[in-house]
Amino acid sequence: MTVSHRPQLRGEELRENVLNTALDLFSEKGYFNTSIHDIRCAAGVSTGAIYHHFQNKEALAKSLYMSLLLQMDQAIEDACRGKDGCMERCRAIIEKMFSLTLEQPRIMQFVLLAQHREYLPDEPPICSSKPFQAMKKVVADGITNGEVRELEPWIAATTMFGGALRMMSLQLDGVLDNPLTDYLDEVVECAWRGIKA
Amino acid sequence: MTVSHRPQLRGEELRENVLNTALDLFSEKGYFNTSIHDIRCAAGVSTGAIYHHFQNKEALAKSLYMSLLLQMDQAIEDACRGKDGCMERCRAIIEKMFSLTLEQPRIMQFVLLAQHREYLPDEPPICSSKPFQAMKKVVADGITNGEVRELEPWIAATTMFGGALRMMSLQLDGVLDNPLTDYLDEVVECAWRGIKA
DNA sequence: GTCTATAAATGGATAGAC
DNA sequence: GTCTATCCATTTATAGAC
Repeated sequence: MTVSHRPQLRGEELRENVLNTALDLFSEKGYFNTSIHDIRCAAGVSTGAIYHHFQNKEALAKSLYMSLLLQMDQAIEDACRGKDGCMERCRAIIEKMFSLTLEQPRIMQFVLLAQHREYLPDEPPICSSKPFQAMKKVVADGITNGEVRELEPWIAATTMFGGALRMMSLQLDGVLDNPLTDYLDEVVECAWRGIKA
Repeated sequence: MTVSHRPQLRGEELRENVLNTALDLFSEKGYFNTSIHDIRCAAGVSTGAIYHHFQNKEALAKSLYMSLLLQMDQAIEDACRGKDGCMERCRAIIEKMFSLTLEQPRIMQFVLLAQHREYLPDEPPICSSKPFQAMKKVVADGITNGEVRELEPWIAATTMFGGALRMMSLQLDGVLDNPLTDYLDEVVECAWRGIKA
């Protein structure tokens, strides 16, 4: 889909093409079921070109992971911009994540569900990554200003976002009857009831 | 830990030993980072013995996965036995899963967090496995008898258990200050507020 | 900067002795 | 039923031409 016919890209464009192709294959088959050879073929480039842009397979995956975490972090920041109050922000974050799950399922599959520590052993767990910390902070601020009950911060965050994250998994596993966004209002309402003051 | 010194087991005992060792290694390093050779060495048995009991590496993993799903399913059934009402049952399930996470982290790591479809391509997603269906049913029954609001069934289930499952991930990732069971009451209280009638 | 060809190693699986 | 030895395919990564 992203890669249709390949007009023999070079340089930075080739690099981006490799990353896009790797995301396709990693999210579809997993990191370990995807060989450099697979990426080579699907991207229409040579082995040498890949190894010119990335030190090795792990570095390629790390580069991809970092760039997607950054994208998610920015998406969250954008979603919160202009929103006032904890509930409004939480709702905006979940809405954004739901629509991303529908529009860019490969990204969410790769970022949320993959077990990165298996192939990026030096990376911290996903829960301490920037986007997840940002979500936690939104809820913690809600506690500070009295919108949210005085809960243990982790509990408050997992109550607010745990259900939504599982709904995203269900969507990616294809078990939901309707598109994820149809469930937005009810998901947010349920989660908010759990933590509101 | 499970495998300390090996009194040269045979037959069914050897088979169990291989499964236990595989669970250790799979949950610690992941399926793809664990070779048959690794299992061979750690279990103190020969390659031939492994291939006598299991058709191949995938069949070994599948056997392990099935047995652990069954264990979890029985644990949930046990937890619910004698409990009356949706809330009591949900609480018992979460309590059981929390204590299992502390006592048998390798099991929960392997069952909950691993991406089985990467190496068991024919298995259905975890959300349609028996233990997860059982959790969903407990909540659905709560809707039927009026304890729980009239919510979309998936939303009700993910609201009730989504936060708890994420807390389990946090425990397994080692980011919590206190043992998981310390958070039980508050986690259940928050989730229940989200769905109660 | 990109290519082809190939080196080097790993790992799943089998054969055949005991 | 278990063992050792080994085969063979796959895959990561490099060398060197263009």
